[in-house]
Amino acid sequence: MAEKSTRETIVEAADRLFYEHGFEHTSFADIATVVGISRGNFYYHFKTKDEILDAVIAARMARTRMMLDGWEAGGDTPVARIRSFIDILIVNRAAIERYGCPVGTLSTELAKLRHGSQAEAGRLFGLFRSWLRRQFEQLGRGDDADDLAMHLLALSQGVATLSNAFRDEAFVRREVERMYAWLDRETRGAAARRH
Amino acid sequence: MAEKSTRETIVEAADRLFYEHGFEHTSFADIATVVGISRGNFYYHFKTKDEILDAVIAARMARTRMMLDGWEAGGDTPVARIRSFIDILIVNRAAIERYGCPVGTLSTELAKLRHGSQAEAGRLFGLFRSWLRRQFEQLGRGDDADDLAMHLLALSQGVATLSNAFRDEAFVRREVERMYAWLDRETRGAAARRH
DNA sequence: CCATGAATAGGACGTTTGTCCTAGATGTGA
DNA sequence: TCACATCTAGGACAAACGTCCTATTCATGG
Repeated sequence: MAEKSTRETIVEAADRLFYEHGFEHTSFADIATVVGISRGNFYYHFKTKDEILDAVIAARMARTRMMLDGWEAGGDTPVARIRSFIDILIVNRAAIERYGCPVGTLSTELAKLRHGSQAEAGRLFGLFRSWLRRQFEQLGRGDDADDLAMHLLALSQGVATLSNAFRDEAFVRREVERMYAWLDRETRGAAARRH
Repeated sequence: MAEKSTRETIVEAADRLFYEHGFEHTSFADIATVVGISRGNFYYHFKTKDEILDAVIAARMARTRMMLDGWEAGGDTPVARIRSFIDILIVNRAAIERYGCPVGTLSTELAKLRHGSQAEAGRLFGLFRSWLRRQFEQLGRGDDADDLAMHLLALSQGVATLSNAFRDEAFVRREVERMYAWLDRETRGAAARRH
């Protein structure tokens, strides 16, 4: 098993800390403490904090792509795949209650900071958006597939935000059930057509 | 016309800056520059930054209460009132595109900072939640009024977040129309029963 | 065993942060 | 006019921040 490089370790730690405490609230010292290296050593691997941010976003993009590709590679139907997306709210419920959605909170924070990498962070949303759109297209919803994708993305975002604010597990489960029902309604017939 | 007190001026400026740039990213110096007073003078009115935050939250609570009470005082039907809530997304579209939802982004930021006032910020959500619940109750939805209120709150939150990330006006308008339709569906019969 | 480049530790640097102090200005009532 | 409370300006303060430099250690190939 190959050792993890220091650079990878830094990115992993920064990824977690940026998620849990926010980008601005995370200092070089915080990351150094977690990684266990000296503060000055950072400069060798990353010249600025923004460089770390870009590396974190790139890592999240890669991880997300791998997850979505994996879902598509399995033998599931598009409806089942979309359900997998919805299930993120259940699988990551504990983390979302504490820290919100990793994608949404980063995008929002960078927007407020007027940070140059906000567009990059927005592409994480774009990844989910185009993946969802493709699933709906495969269900025969060519004309409004993007519309449906955005709607589902929005609802799951809102559920994450309120889950973080209210920490109400029952609410999340109700909303997930509601999304299931919505998905069934929107794709009724399409699934039958395919089988 | 009564002059605005320095304290009120500070709270107003902090309110705007906390919304536009976030709580942590806004410094005493920033507020002082906007207000036009010296940095040291703050200490007379507010001992700490957290005191300013609490004053800002209190001001937002009062303003929100006044807006919601006003909507209830008008002669509108509950359905029309709920539409007024949905219309916030249109009325404040430009600001939401830039800075997101004032309620959601503050709540999320304070959660990440593990800030003691997060519960206070959450009560802003609670204000909308209980107001919406009351409207649905008046429409005869006693059993699931809170459920409907939370669902609408979640969807509008998500639309605000994606509006901020994608800056897509057409998307916001589509989602508002979708909420109208959902509202009609959920309250069909109830409105007829009342007239 | 030595030479060379990669990797690391430790700390210096200038700024900015929130907080706090004090001297002076301003206004009001006696 | 004087006394007194209210308000303000300006700066001091330590701590934390991102950034950057340099001496040292480590690993690898000749």
